[in-house]
Amino acid sequence: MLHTERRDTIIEILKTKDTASIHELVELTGASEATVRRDLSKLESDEQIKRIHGGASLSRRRRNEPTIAEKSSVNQWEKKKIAEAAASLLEPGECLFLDAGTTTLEMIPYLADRNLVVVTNGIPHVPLLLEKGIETYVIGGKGKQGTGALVGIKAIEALKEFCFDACFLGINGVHPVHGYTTPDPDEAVVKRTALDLAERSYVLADHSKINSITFANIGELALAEIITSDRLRDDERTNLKKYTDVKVVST
Amino acid sequence: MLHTERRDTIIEILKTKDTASIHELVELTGASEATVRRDLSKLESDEQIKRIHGGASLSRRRRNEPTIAEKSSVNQWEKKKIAEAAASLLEPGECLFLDAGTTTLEMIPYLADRNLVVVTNGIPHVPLLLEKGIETYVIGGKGKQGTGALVGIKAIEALKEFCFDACFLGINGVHPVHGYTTPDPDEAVVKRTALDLAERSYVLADHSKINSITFANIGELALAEIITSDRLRDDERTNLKKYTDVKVVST
DNA sequence: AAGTAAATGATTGTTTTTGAGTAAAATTGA
DNA sequence: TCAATTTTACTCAAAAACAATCATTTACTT
Repeated sequence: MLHTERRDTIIEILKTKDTASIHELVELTGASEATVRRDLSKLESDEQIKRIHGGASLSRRRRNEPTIAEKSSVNQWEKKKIAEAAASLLEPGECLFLDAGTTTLEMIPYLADRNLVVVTNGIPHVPLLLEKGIETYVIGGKGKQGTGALVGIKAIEALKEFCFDACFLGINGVHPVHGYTTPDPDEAVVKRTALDLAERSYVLADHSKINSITFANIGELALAEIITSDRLRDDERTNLKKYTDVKVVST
Repeated sequence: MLHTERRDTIIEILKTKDTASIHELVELTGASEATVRRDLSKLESDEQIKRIHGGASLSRRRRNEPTIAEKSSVNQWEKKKIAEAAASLLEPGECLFLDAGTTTLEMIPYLADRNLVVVTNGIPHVPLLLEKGIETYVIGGKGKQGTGALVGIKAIEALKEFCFDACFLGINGVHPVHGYTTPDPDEAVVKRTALDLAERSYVLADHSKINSITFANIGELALAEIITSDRLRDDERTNLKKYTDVKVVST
């Protein structure tokens, strides 16, 4: 047995049992005690497992990973509900702008078979849109590492050649005084341009974005309707409604 | 057994098993241990697999993207060599157009850290380019299902705002009389436009494309230099050379 | 057809991995 | 606390795997 295979086996065993004794691992891998020990040392220094006297267990980091995944899937759930609500605001045959970002990505499943035309600046969005059979246009521009968004002067120019019935933006900061903000100035300009080109504008923001401020300003709250969830505190909700329309989605 | 065949076989084996020992590979390929070792070294330096003591496993990158790996598995080795040769034709700091398609996709690893500027109409290319830290521009246009290429009048217009030192096209048909052809008329126009905008133009075509004809015409052979492999028969090679420059890559 | 280049398989010495043995350290139970 | 037991870390020799070299075969060129 290859040593990598053996180490994978050990990880698999630990995944099912959480802990295992040296003796068990010797039996299950068919290797000698010394070899298993060496493997455990290696795996521990790689932070894959934690050695304990007489055996090994999954490392805290590794064991916490599913917990983190669950936690983000809670956030994911909120985003999904917001995305679903946003998509429901569209009439058949409309033309919309879909901003780059993970929240707008979640809208895609709800856009299929509705005769919509989608324009986007998010590279990761395109394969999903095409897969769903949605008519998709991509604005041009410079690709930005990390988010895969298209930005820059070319993007702005290309964007200006469209008109939209609706525009859906992902936003990092929503604040009564500082308005909508996002960390990247290049992306901010694109978002603002899209806002101006659309008949109706919507900002998708889970509760963690409300009342936070990031670097680059896009514009005041009144420019768009905010779609958020009922995980937002009541007083914050009431406060926001002084400035613009707010749609609250129940999770 | 041809050595390229044998290497493809090794890849296939690893695709099903994920890891394999030297002895297994010796049995399954019928080659000697020394030869298998040499193959593994080669495949590792090409970043196709990862060698481990006693055998080999699929490289991490490849395991994460099975769809692309499978898609490009037809004549994959040949395409890779053609792509490598194509990339070697670039000087530092040049600006190039990278056409959509699987062959041009293979060029990306060879473009990193060379201060190049890449303009592309291939959506699948963008994440890879950004990942390698390459300055990347995307032309706009309508997304096409299947290939993920950007086409249409918007694409043409956006394209015309650039000038290229070099342009690399994937092509489906290369024929002395009918010239370069591709199945989709929309893509054909984009390719032709790119050809006209570039100082130097290259067509990447594995041997299966030579002397075949598909639906939409792009232009005559003289418009670009052809990069193909030594799997092309000698007489076909000689014939092609009557019409344009041909670079033959050894596999 | 002769010569050249490439690929292969066998052989060599070197490195890595492994398993066993042993002394030190940790754990357990009285 | 102390002794008995278990677990661990370390060393060493054997085995497996490796890289490098060389002779042979195969394929290509002129």
